[in-house]
Amino acid sequence: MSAQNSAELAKTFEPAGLEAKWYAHWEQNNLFRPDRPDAAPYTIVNPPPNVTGSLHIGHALDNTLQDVMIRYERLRGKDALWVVGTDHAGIATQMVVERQMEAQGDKRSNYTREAFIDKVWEWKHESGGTITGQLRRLGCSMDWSREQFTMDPHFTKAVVKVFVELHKQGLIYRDKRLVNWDPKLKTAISDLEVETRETQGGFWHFKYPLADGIKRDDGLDYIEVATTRPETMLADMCVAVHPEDARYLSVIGKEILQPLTGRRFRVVADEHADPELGSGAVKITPGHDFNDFEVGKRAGIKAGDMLNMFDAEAKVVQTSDGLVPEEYIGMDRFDARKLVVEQMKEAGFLIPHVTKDKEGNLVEHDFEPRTIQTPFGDRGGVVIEPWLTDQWYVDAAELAKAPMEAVRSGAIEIVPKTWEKTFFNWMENIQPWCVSRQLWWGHRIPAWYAEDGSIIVAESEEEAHALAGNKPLTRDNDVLDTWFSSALWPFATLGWPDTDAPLFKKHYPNDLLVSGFDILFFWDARMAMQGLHFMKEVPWKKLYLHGLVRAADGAKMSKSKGNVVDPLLLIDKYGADALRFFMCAMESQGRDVKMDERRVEGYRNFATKLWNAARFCQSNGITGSTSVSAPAATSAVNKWIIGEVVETLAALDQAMADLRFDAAANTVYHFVWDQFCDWYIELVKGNFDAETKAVAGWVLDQILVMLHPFMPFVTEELWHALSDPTHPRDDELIVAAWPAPEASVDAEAKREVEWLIALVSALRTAKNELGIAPGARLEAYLPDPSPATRAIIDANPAVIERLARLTAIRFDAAPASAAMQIGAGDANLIVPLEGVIDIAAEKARLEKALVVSQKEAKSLEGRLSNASFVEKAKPEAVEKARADHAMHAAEAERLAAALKRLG
RNA sequence: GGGCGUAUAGCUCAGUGGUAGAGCACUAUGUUGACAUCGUAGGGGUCGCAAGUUCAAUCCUUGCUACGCCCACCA
Repeated sequence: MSAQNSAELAKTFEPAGLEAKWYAHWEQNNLFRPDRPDAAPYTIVNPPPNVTGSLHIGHALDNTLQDVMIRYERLRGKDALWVVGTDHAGIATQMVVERQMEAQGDKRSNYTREAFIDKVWEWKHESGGTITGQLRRLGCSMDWSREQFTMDPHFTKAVVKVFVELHKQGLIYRDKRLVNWDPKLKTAISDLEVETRETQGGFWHFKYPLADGIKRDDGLDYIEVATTRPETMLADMCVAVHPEDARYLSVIGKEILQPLTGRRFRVVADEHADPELGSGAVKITPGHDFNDFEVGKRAGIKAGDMLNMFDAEAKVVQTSDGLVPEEYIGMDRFDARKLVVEQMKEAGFLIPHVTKDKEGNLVEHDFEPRTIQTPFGDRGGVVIEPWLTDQWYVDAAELAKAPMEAVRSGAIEIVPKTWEKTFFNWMENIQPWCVSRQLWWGHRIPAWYAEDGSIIVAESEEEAHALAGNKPLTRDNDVLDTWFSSALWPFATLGWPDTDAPLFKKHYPNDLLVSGFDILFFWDARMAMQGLHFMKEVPWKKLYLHGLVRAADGAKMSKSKGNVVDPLLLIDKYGADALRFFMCAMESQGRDVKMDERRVEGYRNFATKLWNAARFCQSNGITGSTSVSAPAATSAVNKWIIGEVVETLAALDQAMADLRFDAAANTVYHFVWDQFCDWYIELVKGNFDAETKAVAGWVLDQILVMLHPFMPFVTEELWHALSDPTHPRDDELIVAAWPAPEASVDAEAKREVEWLIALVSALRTAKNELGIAPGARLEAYLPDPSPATRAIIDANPAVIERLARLTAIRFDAAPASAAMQIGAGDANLIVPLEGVIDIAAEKARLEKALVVSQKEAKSLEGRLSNASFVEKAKPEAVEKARADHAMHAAEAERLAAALKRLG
């Protein structure tokens, strides 16, 4: 793995070719995880993308941040491990394969379970994992040699073990209760997979007649009930009224004779019924509504006795009491709703909703229009049906205790901290987690049923048989929620349950987890639960949550809106480095990233700028340094730039420690462009002595290392291009050493260079404002300079001549003639311009500056003359005000004197 | 109903208890031993509104307005 070449750099930076070249080189030479057995570990596990997935812009953000951290820590010498792999994504993958079958006129039911699963594996091997290639294009330096899949045999082993252990501990149990049922996918889903959306619906009012001629106190022979779901009437089991509602006291316990079904059921008292709402009476369908389920249980109805009127596809089936009219059987739930309303209306039990039209006439409607919060399945996209089934549940409330404590104690640090409240709020109110799914693709639940109904949970079929005493057993048909397995990612990928696995011993707990806040509950919280429960240690020390990448207009990107931005197209256009830098620069904590292609373009330009600076250095015989510590420097410019590296490095390290990706990126950006390119190179141009070459080469190297985590490709290319053929680099940049300048800021050199910069800038501004050609060579006078200023001038003739474009600075009195006045530090240079400038223009310029200085001075004077400011303000603040005042006052005086000279 | 976030230059965003910065866009310009994917100079903001705390508030507190997100059983 020798350095590739040090050929002359091309005129323009072309990302595409070198990205492919360097990625392959890194991967082939195992540079993503070099052998560092004695180094301290640094570990991040990548959120496993769905095996069916492709790289979207959110992945680009998430993975860039992780790669920046991994590359940074690798450069700092750590044994940096970035675990990568894909998720089997139960529902998503099964859907993909089924859709593919449909396209070929085939379907899942044509296969046995085993044959279908084989088909899915076949699909996975052929088409799965597109995204892993795309992550490579982004430059992600994961440990591909240990690529994982959540259905790898060792991973499955971990999943089974966790299930069995939790069951033994009573933390997983089977229960019959209402579950969120997706009638399209025909599976249960968890609360988190339900998305509540607003839909336009209706609110229907019906009369429920009292049976046997019973009448209420007010003489009415019916109770009014209202519902948004009339079809559930077919499985109603009672009507609830508030126990203290005077209107209904006399009918509590009496029977209703329900129309349509002829079912008889009681009026029950339950505090769930709110007397303020509608009629105060509510129909109860315990088998198809979460609230009603609870009311039903309180009314003494057992879960097993609750009437069910739907099959798995939410088509109407006969209830156990046989009272659903024949015409409903097999009907879709929404058609059933229409028919119920129609029949109730015909029978005179519909209470119309009355409104007034424009003329004030009363108009009758079947229902009152309403906006309804409707639950949808996030995968299937259809309305969820609460359905009474047997499912496996995890006691999430118990498992949530340790993670909450870990966050409270700081064992897990959530960054940014604002998410803690959300985390606690969810964890404190957590519900049992339904983990069984009625799918084929996934981890099959390790539970077996005997004919007598007993349940055996075991790690294998043999063990189950042994436990059952050789009774005939049938295995549970269901698989586990995908998130159940991905919750084990931080340790199952490292070899657990083999607790002696070296990787596991060294890399658990992980150091950092980076994830979008959208999966905080789905994944992060569950990793914390399983990690703490089984390892007794946090899965990661820090949890960094970032936002969403939004479209340019701030809208959420979605396929249906057609506003998705493909990160791969951005990479094609601007290069991976530019996209990565954009993601970092825009990633300030606690805010979404808005897509701004112009900005990506700007960072591509930045890469070009660096490229050209390196090319210029190269053409002047500058080569890479072989030393991490700064070379010895005698000239002020060289001392200054070394000091700037020291300061930049400190700011960068701080930003990285704080996980401030934006600050980190901007720090390097401004150093490269504003300091190194704009000033250092300009200052040393034409004077490439041995010291300057050494310093420039060293600074350029530090730039490449500091920038490498953000822009790995262009920096690696330049690193090699600048390699000295006689002293080749020891290593690729990806495994180079993080800067350790062992130098400090030289205050005197800094003052000197800043004076020169101020002089050059002031001259440029003045020339520009007076319309003098920028290239004009002028002579300046500086009578009685301070010794320090004079020393600077004497030491930098080349800069004065070339950058300031002054033929000379004379220290005697200026001739009495038209001149412009240039301020730099404490010095006021007089540049005679007989016949060149318009004196009025120069006067106007000086007057403008004078007004500014006077205004500043006056404002500060006002503050300083305020007794309470001088008494109460911090001494530093007073001191600074005094210094600023002196400076502005002197400036004003200087300008006034200059004006006076002009007459 | 509860929780959170955001409101700063035309746009996208940083930032600080001592009256503001970047990138892009805009205007003028093109002398420079790399770079027009560039250089140089410049214009542009009562830091959402109101009150309070303070010697001092864009920054702290409270209220309000607007937008966004998450959670929640109103039949």
